[in-house]
Amino acid sequence: MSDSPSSLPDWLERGMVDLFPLGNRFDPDQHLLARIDKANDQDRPLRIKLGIDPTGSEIHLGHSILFRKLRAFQDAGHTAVLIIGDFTACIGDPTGKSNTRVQLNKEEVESNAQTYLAQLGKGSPPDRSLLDFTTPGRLEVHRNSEWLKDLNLTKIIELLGTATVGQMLAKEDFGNRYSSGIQISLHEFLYPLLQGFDSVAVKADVELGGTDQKFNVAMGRDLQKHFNQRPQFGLLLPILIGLDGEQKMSKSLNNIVGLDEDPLSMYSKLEKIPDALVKSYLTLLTQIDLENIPASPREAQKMMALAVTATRHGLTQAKAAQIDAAKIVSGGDDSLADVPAVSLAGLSFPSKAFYFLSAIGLCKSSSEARRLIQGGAVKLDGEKITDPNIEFLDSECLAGKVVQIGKTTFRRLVY
RNA sequence: GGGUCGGUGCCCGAGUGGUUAAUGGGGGCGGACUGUAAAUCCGCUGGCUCUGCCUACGUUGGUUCAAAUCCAACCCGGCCCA
Repeated sequence: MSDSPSSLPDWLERGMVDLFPLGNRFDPDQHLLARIDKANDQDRPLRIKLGIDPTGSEIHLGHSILFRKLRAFQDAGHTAVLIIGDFTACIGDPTGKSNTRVQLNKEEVESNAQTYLAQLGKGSPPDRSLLDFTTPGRLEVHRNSEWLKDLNLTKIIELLGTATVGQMLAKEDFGNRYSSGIQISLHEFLYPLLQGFDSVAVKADVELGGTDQKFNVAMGRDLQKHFNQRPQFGLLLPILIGLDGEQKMSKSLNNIVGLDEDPLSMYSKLEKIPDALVKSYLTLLTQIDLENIPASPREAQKMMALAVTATRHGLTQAKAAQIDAAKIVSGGDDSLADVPAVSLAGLSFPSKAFYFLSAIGLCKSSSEARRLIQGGAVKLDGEKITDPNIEFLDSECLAGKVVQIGKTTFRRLVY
């Protein structure tokens, strides 16, 4: 950390790709540090906005970059304002989409929202959760339907009047779609405006977002000015590249590490990551000093996998996962320390191999289970199963054993 | 609203009456190899307690012994015109 007056503290700067505006260090409208100083003088925490659209049910490491930064603000004494975009989710953020997004219904959105909150650590102590849900004054959770559902047409027209078609088409996604003849529905133009209006509604001082959110965050500034508020700062963080090493981490691209994954599968996925990503994962997902990255690429992968797994599961469990992963790779038949259990309850016996694998949810379908068995991917207590029709007469034959599917999926069968 | 072209499996894209669960490529998964990987090679890639039975080529109906393939209406999209 430099002591030059305008340099940002490390907790704020780490991983950051853009902060705007970035002008006069002593103007609270031009420089975030001035805004922070002023807030401290007035003994008032800053309000840090982060909006999430509850369009999926699983939070992954890519999302967690933003939440980690939000948490850093919380730990520095500021207020995290988490906005669940229950209303906007029904429009669909056009950002990064090449097609109009499907609209979700209210029930799906609310159930996704609950799942999100649980994954962020609602109900867990602050040291084990992604966000601090317990310290008073550190977190507000809002749904944007609170202020959006009752907007009347007059207000909506006022919002629409603040932006122009030219501005909208200047936004990359819209521009691309427009010029390549892909339809843009009019309601999609409302999305950036409504996201911007969220900033007005919560009086945000800072909005966090991925780099793809710059347009929407800037829209928030415009609207705050329009409604005579002090405009927010935009703090943008990178989009995490997924396990494939090429595309952004995204469930639909099947390249994610989910926050709720067990230590072993988390570690196993992470230690396989392309070498080029190791540094960015360490930067964005841990606090580790980047000077300490081992020179050997393999060692660097392991170190990163251990560190990232530890942020979620603690160092002890992460180390156990590392040891287990090494055993798996070496093919040794030592028993693994921590194998997630899966229940045999509900199976009917006699039970053929392909049937129970799909019935307990380890394979997507019984056909897939057959294929995997025939492909030599399935082991029971280290012994390869080759016949999908092999029968197990009762749960005694299975209970306590460890099923392995492929190289990294292990489950202990229990009653 | 008019004209025109088109809607095939996760994606792209063949197929224009008959062993077609549907060529090929991408992606994904599994196996071998390896620094776990990547590259390469091989296999798999609709569902079902499966020697068989279902469901599939925008939707619905029709013609036929037989349709993704022919006909009709409808729905959706691109382009041109208004």
